[in-house]
Amino acid sequence: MTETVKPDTASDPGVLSTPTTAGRGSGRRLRGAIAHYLGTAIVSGRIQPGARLTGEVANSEALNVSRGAYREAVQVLTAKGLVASKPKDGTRVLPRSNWNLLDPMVLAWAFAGEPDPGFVRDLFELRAVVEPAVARMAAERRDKDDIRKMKRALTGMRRHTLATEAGRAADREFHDALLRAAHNEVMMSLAASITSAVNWTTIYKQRSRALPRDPVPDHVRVFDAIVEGDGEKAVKAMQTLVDLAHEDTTAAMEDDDHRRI
Amino acid sequence: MTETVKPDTASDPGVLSTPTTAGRGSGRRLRGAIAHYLGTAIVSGRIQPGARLTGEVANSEALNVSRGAYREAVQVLTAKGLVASKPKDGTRVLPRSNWNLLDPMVLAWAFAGEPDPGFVRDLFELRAVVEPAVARMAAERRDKDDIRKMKRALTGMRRHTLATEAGRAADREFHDALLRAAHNEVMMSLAASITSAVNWTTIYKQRSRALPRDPVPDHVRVFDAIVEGDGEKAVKAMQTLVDLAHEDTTAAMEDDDHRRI
DNA sequence: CGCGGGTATTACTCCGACATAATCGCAAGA
DNA sequence: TCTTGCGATTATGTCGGAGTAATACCCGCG
Repeated sequence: MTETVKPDTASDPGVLSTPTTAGRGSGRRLRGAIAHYLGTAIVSGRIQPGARLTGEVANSEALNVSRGAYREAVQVLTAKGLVASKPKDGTRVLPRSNWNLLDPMVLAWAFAGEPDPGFVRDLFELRAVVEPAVARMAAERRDKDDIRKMKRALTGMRRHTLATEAGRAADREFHDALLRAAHNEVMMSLAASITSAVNWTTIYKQRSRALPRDPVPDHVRVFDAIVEGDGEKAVKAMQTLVDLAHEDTTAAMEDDDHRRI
Repeated sequence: MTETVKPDTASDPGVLSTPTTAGRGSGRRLRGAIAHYLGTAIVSGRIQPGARLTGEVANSEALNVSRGAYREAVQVLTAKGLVASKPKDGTRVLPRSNWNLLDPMVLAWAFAGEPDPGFVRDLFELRAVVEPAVARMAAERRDKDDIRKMKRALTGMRRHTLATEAGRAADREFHDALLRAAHNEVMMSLAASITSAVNWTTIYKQRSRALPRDPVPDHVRVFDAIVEGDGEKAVKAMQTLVDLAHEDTTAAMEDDDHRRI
């Protein structure tokens, strides 16, 4: 009799079920979990550039998923420049220079494990270049609405601290409003990625210990400069803000290393 | 006789066959052609944010492709933040703020039709911020090998002009070598996107008329400053280079508008 | 008027087969 | 011996259909 039986997914959920980071909790679909699994494996260096992924059939069987779902996950990685597929040659990990490091999801994968210190340094160098420039543009182009949004985010940051999720949300809101105030779509897209990364580092800082410094005054200085329309002042204020954030993150990472040893 | 007959793809190749831009000429697979078709339709504004794509079954039938290939194409768009899919709600185009504007493929789609002047302006503002900073880093960190590569690219630019493909390749080589000299992975990833965009604008410039200005001297000034290790000088030289490129592109676009009218 | 459950619609996952394209080895020829 | 081309191999690519799961929408109930 043609009994339609589901393949025994119960036998081995495999690597796709770790509930915290991977797995498909909260709307994330199966292909998303597969992409996350492969993505972290590649970004973390567990699968090195040039290496070949095992064939679609074998790999999809190993993960207990259909070939179609597996292929869709690989398409996602391909779209982000992590891998490339050719008939007969298989699916190979591309050199790092091809990776879309600013893709929010790639950043998430990079911060899923222990982030590479060099990578964090590079990221902050980019922030140090871009964010002050954005602050200047915001100071020159902001309108009433921009200022209102930033103000509301600031009060939110004051009420809750960065230790709470609400506080971090307010922090993101502030940066987001600042970006919109610059009125440059490309900058916004770039900064959205940076914001994503900043969010990860913020979590990282909190993980090791309570943040010793109150970040609100620094944000206020940037805000004031933008309200005044003083571009130079905004640049300076933002530079110090990024520098301080960098110091805090570095300190947190060293502290984290310490307690690990 | 079980004669294996191909489904009549000959009847209607549909929109996937325009040979110049879309279509799968040169290794591009079917799903690539679909992604290109949908991507340009979205980026060009023919399908507006919030709009719903017709269902998978209907759309894949309309394009004469299987659902699997169509779905894989949609995954690519999803990975670049252009669309999002939910059961019952369908696949909807996301607001522009979610788009990954710096993704090389998205940039290609944006320049496939007539590029939006505002978008080009935003792009050059980003270049004006990032590239001088990269030039400074390159001046401070370059090694012998970096200089050698840049020198070779420069001679290539001198030999062929920007009118030839070889010349444009040399131009890309120069910028690429400069980026590597900065020794910052994230900057490289970002700049790879920018380079891609620059390439499109360069083609655009060439399309309308011969470039009136010889770009080599500007590049040489940047090169000299980097060789000397003079960061400030490199910043200044790169700023003027970007500014001139912006002027040329704007002029070309206006010229192009003129002859269209 | 608000609210909870049923329903219809849509994407999601699975399966199995066949098509296509690169690569490698072998053989024929210079 | 070296080169060239052809065919076998093996990977990804494409296809069609069937069944599952999730959710927006509507309708009836309180």
